[in-house]
Amino acid sequence: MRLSTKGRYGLRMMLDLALNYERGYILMKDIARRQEISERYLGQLVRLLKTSGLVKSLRGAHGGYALTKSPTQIRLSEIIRVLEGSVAPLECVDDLDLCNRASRCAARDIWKKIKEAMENILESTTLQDLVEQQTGKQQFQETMYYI
Amino acid sequence: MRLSTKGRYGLRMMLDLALNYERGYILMKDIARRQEISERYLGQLVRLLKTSGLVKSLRGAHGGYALTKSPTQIRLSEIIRVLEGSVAPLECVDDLDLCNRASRCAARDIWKKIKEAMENILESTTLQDLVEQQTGKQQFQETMYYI
DNA sequence: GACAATCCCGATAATTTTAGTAGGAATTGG
DNA sequence: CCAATTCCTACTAAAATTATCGGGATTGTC
Repeated sequence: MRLSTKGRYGLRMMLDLALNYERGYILMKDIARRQEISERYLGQLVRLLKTSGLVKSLRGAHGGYALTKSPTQIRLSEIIRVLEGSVAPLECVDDLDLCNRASRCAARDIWKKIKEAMENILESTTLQDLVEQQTGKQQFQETMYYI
Repeated sequence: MRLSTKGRYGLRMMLDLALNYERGYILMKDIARRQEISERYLGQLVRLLKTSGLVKSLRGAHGGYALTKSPTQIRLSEIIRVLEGSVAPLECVDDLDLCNRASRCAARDIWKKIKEAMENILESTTLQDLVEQQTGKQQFQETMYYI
């Protein structure tokens, strides 16, 4: 049940863009450095997010990437859907026709329940929620530093 | 976020054993036929479950497999733990030391929350719950059959 | 004791997915 | 024009997954 690096890195990239939302367009180079991820690979992932309309970009000198809307308006479910597709643990949860036993399979029901629980969390959390959590942590750490 | 066939097939096998709990030792051949899964491969998986104490076996003629305890006493979390290991979407959720940014990473917190939600469902569901759900469905289908 | 049925074990092969890398084209500001 | 940057497609190496295979060990039955 592991998430791939697409979802893992992609969410971190989006959080990075959210933290720098006020600064306008952000260089991929800088995101990659802060997140310690290959710039080329992140570049590939960000294009998925751009195609789906969550991110916009400017080419050429002074180019970069930015969120298309405020972090308060971006739910994690949107991000993960783009990068990972459905969070269903099994394909048959999304598509009954894939398995002819699906309609009478109690095992499937459990995976469906789990999918719904995951979706519920991702749906009810926005990038802004993560931003606040992260900045809160940092302040706490800075405080602790002086004790 | 896909489950591997280990967890998928393994849970179905355990449900099959639960449905046939009263009949004593069950042939792998029969489980494989009912579940439409390679007998050899299922044989491999059942050994994991045996080693971990959820299943017992008899060799030789009239051999087979059976649950070591009642379906009411087997939580899905036990089964999945054996077959899939942790359900954590990322390793850093289980082991802070794997990533030096973990303590100040808001993204990680979300995956942790999701892990806990999944665990909660698997922990609070027993094989018996699935048995009842499945037999209920079958009765419903049989009823519908005559309409 | 021979035999058939069954579980047991380790090796390995085939397939798919993942996680990138590479090369270069297109765009833009200065 | 040039440097910086995004954009696009193809390729590849490694890892994980999903089995398959051959043969050994055990047991009940005749």
